Amino acid sequence: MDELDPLLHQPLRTQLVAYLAGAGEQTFSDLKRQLAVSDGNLDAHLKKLLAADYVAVRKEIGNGRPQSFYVLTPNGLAALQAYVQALHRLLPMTADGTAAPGLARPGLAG
Amino acid sequence: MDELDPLLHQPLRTQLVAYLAGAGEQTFSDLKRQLAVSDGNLDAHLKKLLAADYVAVRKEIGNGRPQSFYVLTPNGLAALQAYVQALHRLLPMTADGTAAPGLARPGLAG
DNA sequence: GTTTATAACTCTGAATTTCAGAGTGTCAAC
DNA sequence: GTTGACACTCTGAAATTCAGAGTTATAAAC
Repeated sequence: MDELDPLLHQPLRTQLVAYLAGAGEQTFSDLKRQLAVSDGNLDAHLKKLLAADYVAVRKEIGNGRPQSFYVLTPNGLAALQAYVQALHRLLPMTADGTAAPGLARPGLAG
Repeated sequence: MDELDPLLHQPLRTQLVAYLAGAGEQTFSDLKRQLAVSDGNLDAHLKKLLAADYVAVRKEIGNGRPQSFYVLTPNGLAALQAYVQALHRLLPMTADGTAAPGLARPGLAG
């Protein structure tokens, strides 16, 4: 059966990565506001994505207060695409969500 | 931002529910084989889905060894459809996974 | 120039979730 | 009636998730 990358298949991280993919480089505060999460929680998830090289940071100090800019890496983008494909194989999704009676039927013929 | 039902947005449970949606009523053993999980793990996840009324059981005893048949409830199906819709809003998915540069852009205009 | 307030992070530990294997009961073979 | 295989269910350890306390830095008030 299809595997779903556990690093991406988690509510907050899916949103995080989807947002980064769409909006490009974002600061910690931007992400915090957009996702409406606590500092600690955001930090923890960001750390996992950094450790997996799905996301990279660029830190700027000196110009104002210290700021970290987070971006999706090529590696992270590839993982996201693979994840979306896996989701598709699992859930033949139509845009309106009406996927009910014809969903993935792995073993009906064998 | 869009919310992803944490009950469904978990690797094993997503697969479980997707499989039930497609294949209909399944025994514990069928599920165990299809998903390749340990007994305890399958039991734990099934319990969560039962508690949420996403899945129902029908137990048969007497004819052979005891067997439990698991089905997706109407409630579970509705949750799955809502989940798929949320996924779509978050990740404008194409069938080949090429969703990269145009993904959900929440705040670019406001 | 020191104090107060605000923003941007990072760390710590508690609560929840996830998981594997031990345990219980049933049927079939011998 | 003992042995083996299957169908579950329970227990507790390991990992994950999360919130808030703590740290460093700038800006404003006095």
